[in-house]
Amino acid sequence: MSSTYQKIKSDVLARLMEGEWRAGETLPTEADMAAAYECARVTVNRALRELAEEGYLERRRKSGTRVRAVPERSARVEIPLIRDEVTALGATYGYTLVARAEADAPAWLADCMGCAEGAPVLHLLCLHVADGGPYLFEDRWICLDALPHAREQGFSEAGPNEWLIATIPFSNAEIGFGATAADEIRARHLQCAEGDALFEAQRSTWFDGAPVTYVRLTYRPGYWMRTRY
Amino acid sequence: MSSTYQKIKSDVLARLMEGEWRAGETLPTEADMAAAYECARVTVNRALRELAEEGYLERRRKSGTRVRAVPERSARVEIPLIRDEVTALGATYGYTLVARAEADAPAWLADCMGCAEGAPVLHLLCLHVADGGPYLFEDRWICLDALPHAREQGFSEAGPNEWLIATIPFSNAEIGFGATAADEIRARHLQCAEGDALFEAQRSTWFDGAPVTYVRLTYRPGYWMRTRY
DNA sequence: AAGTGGTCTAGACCACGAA
DNA sequence: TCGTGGTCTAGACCACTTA
Repeated sequence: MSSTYQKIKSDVLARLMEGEWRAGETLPTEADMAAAYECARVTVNRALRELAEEGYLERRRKSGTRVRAVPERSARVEIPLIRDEVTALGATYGYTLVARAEADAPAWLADCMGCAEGAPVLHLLCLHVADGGPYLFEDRWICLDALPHAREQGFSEAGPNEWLIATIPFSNAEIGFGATAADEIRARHLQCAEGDALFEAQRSTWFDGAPVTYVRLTYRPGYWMRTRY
Repeated sequence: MSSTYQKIKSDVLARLMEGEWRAGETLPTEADMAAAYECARVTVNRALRELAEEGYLERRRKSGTRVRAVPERSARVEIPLIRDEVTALGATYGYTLVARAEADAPAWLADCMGCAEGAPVLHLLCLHVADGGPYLFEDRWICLDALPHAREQGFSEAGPNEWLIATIPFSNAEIGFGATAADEIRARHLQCAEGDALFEAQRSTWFDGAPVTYVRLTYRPGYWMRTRY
């Protein structure tokens, strides 16, 4: 059986969809709804609070609970491990290290990560493979000031992603999605023509305010990131 | 002042980051933590429940609360009205209707929306403008069986998006993000070369299980969808 | 000043699931 | 079987916001 607060949630949502309360209108107070549903006010509170978090309602002390003029729309995009993403497709996962080099952070990297220009970084190029075909090309930069132990990692058997998650499981990140034209190296590894349109994700990661890693993930031609809301 | 459950949340999160509890380890029971924090068990429950929803913890009856092996990573992507997105950039929003025609649903549309092939649809091409420059090209299909009143809308002054949100504020959608090469018409309206890599979003929307609308949004060259997590 | 949501408490019973 | 989280209650006080 469903719990009381969930019943209230779906009932209120149904009444919203039927148009019982229009955009901008005020719903009954928690106390009134608690009386109507014959339950405690906290139970109504939880139902309405969650509906507000989900973007349907707006709540304010004193003025009450209103229907959002424009329901706040947001989609949740899962950020799985590449290995999990590939195996979830029913494909066999493979990994190849293409290049590994220590370097000084170039200006553009310092700029988008907030680290010092010239700071020591580890630069990796990796190819993730699904059922023998290219899946994702990873261009990874790791701040060696933040993660000196990365020097001791070969990253020849598993991607840096998995090591990073094990090493710093809690971090903040900024992520961007866009389109990019394949350059020579990505065209070669992703087996497409130079200039082809490819889906790309860029992620900068910080731990405790300090820059840790920057990655540019370029997906194989035809890749679509999908979700529901 | 911060509330008790929020203090507990940030304290537990800090202890997780310090490594007090490693991945897979079990945290104290709610009752124990309530005693330690000198508060009611419900208060601890709310803190831990929210941390679980945010992907840090896993909770199971009887076996307790554990630290997720791999913190569940997901990013929330806002889906604003185009008008709001543009004005949020500090730019002036503009809109042009490029084409408007009634048609029978082609097979590919029927396929990705789940409507009948040949069902009556309204097909719109629109250009959204920011500060006089192209921002987004909208290729919109509206199911006239679901929304017959769309016939009476000219969509010459405002985009179909705004009318749709006012008409069916509650709906389910499936959304995909990817890269596409500019074809002739999009190259012309987005002022780029044919074949240029463009960021594209496709969204299918249902109301009460029935297909309502399908849209393909192609953004101007260089557009990036950004978020944090 | 007063109304509304935000949070907390102490206690209770239940549902799930591991042993 | 029985320990753990999931939920509910009745009552309380507080914080914010509008009037």
